[in-house]
Amino acid sequence: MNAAKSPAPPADTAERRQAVLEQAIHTFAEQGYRAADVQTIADRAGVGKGTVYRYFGTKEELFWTTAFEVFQRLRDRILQAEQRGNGALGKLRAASIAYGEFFDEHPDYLEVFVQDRAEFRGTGPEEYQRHHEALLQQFVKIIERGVERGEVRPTDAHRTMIALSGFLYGTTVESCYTVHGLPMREVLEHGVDLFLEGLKP
Amino acid sequence: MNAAKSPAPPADTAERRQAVLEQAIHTFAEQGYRAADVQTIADRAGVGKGTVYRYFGTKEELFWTTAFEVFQRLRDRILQAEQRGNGALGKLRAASIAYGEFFDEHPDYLEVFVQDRAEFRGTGPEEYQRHHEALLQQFVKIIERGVERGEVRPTDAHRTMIALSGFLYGTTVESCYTVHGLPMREVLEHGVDLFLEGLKP
Amino acid sequence: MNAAKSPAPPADTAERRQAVLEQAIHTFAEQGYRAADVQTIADRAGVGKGTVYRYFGTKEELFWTTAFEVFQRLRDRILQAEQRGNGALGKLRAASIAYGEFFDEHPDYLEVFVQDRAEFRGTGPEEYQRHHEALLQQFVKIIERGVERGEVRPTDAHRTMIALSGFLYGTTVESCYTVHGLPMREVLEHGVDLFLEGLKP
Amino acid sequence: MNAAKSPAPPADTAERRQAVLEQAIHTFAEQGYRAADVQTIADRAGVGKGTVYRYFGTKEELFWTTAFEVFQRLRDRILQAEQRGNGALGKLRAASIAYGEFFDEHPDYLEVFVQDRAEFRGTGPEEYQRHHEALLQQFVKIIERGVERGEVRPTDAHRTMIALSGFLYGTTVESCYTVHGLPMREVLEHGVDLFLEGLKP
DNA sequence: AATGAATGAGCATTCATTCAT
DNA sequence: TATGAATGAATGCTCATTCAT
Repeated sequence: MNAAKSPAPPADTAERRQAVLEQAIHTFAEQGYRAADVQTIADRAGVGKGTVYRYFGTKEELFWTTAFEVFQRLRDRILQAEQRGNGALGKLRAASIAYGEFFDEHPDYLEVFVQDRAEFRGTGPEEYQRHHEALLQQFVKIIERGVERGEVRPTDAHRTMIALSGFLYGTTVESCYTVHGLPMREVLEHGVDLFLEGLKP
Repeated sequence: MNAAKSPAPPADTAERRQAVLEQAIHTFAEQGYRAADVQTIADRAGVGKGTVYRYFGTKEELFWTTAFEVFQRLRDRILQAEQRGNGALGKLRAASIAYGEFFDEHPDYLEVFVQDRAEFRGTGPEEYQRHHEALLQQFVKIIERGVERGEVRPTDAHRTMIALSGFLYGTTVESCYTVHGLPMREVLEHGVDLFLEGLKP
Repeated sequence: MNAAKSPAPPADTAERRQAVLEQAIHTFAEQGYRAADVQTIADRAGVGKGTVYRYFGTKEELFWTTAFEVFQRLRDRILQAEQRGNGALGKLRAASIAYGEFFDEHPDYLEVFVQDRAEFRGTGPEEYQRHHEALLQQFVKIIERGVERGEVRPTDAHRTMIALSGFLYGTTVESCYTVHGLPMREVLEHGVDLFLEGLKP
Repeated sequence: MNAAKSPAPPADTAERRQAVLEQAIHTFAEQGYRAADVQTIADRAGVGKGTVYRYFGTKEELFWTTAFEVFQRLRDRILQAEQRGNGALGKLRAASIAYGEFFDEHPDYLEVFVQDRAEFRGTGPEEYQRHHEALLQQFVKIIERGVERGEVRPTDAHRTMIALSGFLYGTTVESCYTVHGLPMREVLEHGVDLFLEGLKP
């Protein structure tokens, strides 16, 4: 019976590919895009270096695939949370908390985003950029609908979303500088409530 | 009178040092920390490569010095703005706008911060970290005083400051992803007003 | 029924083998022995890379087979011409002209010879060398017979043949350096006449 | 007196450069352009690999410099011989014999020419090509003057020179295929006499 | 003190060859 | 028998750092 012949050799192509991707996330996060050695990724994934190149073409393409993979995981998590939230504000709040939880669980993923920004500044395959923009728009619409329904104070939804997105990203990314031992979830929860309530008394 | 501040040879030691630092900012911003070649920095500054090493020890130390220099310039700008602001909210608002203006004027400086985060994750000389923390604390106190005076809704000042700081940083850093042709100043102005007023109607 | 000799899959074994050989000639000529990628040859021939190795063992053996194939085509052409020539001098002249025409028609073949010399310096399977030597000897005998019959001035036939062969090869190979737009046929015709008549007045 | 401080460490820049060049000739000749490892050349020359790249930029430029160096040595040798020859025919004969002697003494040099042809087909820096052409022209003029003076049978001097040049090159290059233990000098001497006298009785 | 030549560890990428299917 | 995925040794080139002048 040829059942599952794992786990030692990563068996079939899809599994190998996935193993490389997973180790690429980890290695790029740990060492940075430039410093990461493709050989290290190959070794950790248990494949030959040639296989990495066969699957992904170049180190750069490997990185972009990696970054996109991580983006999709984040997007899935956020959208699930958004659907469970009630009303525009409830959805924004839920998504923000999910954002925090996601990076609490996967600190490596955050570093991949950081590397992407540092190395490629928003360059990168157009497809990746389109998905990024699309996600933002989805939330812009939630805010717009919230304004229509009177759940949200009249505001420029796009700029507001940029501010919220910037807050989530920046707070998470900067967390390494401040030694509050708090999970991102709590920090973002506090922050998003500020966004909702305002600082004014 | 030290004669004409010749453009050709950077004359005295302090000037040479400054020239290197200025070109280091530009080069690290342009190419990233890893990709930047110390030779390029030396050439642009009009000094020998050995001189760069004599002054700064290693590429890493050069980078930290660079990053700290940029930090100080930002801090100066922010603190000046803060002093001109009235009340806790006025000060936060003024500082935020100054933050935006600063990076509108010096896009290179932003990239230095991004590289610092990507490459060193808040590692780096303790002194640098202390200054960073100190600046944050200065604003934490402004908020605390604002709360005491009733200008600010009761809140955890530290977490609030983390949120505001994250918002400023993240929005600025992410601006390369969204093709709004807006100056950071405007984007941050809108965002900080949100922080003050809140999204709720 | 071997149906239509489809262009798509090279049908039977002999055809496949021939297709590989033909593309090997072209590819080695185009890119050089070292730079040529066996994958390219396989792709161009429409077969799998494994098939190339199954048929030819190693890249080196493939090259030798290729080089020998080309040698045989040249030999056939030369010998046909020789048979049509009259007398020793007529035969040498006809063979020389055929040599030029051959490479005018097949510039790729010349490059295969060049690669062979550059990479293997007359190393290579003994069989190949024997055939090469045999062809030379055939013409040596023609000269010797010419001498006997008084058609040719008394001379060391072997050295003479080396000189003629060298002239043909060298002139053809060097043609890439001189931008005379002349076909090899003409250049060699002029040269061989020189050989026959001499430069002296 | 700091006299010659050689021979162990190649001392000054010019000497190092020369050492690299000499080993490049040897290594390219021995292993071929593609197969030669720059590290090997560096090791043999007793310098670091970086030094080779500092001096010559790329492997390709190193090769061209090497090839041009060898060309110049050959040219010097040929021109010296030519000057000692009497009359057009005497000059051609002397130059041809010098050509043979040159490669008898420096078999490596021949391989460099072979590699140049195989790898670059007359491509390469224009300067190199111009020098090559100029040398040919010098001999074309000798033939033309010979014709004017009646020392040489009326002939197309350019084509004739192409034939002679091809003969010299081809015979030398092909010598590896024929196991005559003869020095090139003798082979070429015989051949050039043929050129002068002709095969016809 | 200032310089820049020299160095060699490091790394992305290629490709001949193998072998399981 | 034909295939092409997997492999890893090989190699051109870079660049941080040192040190003799």
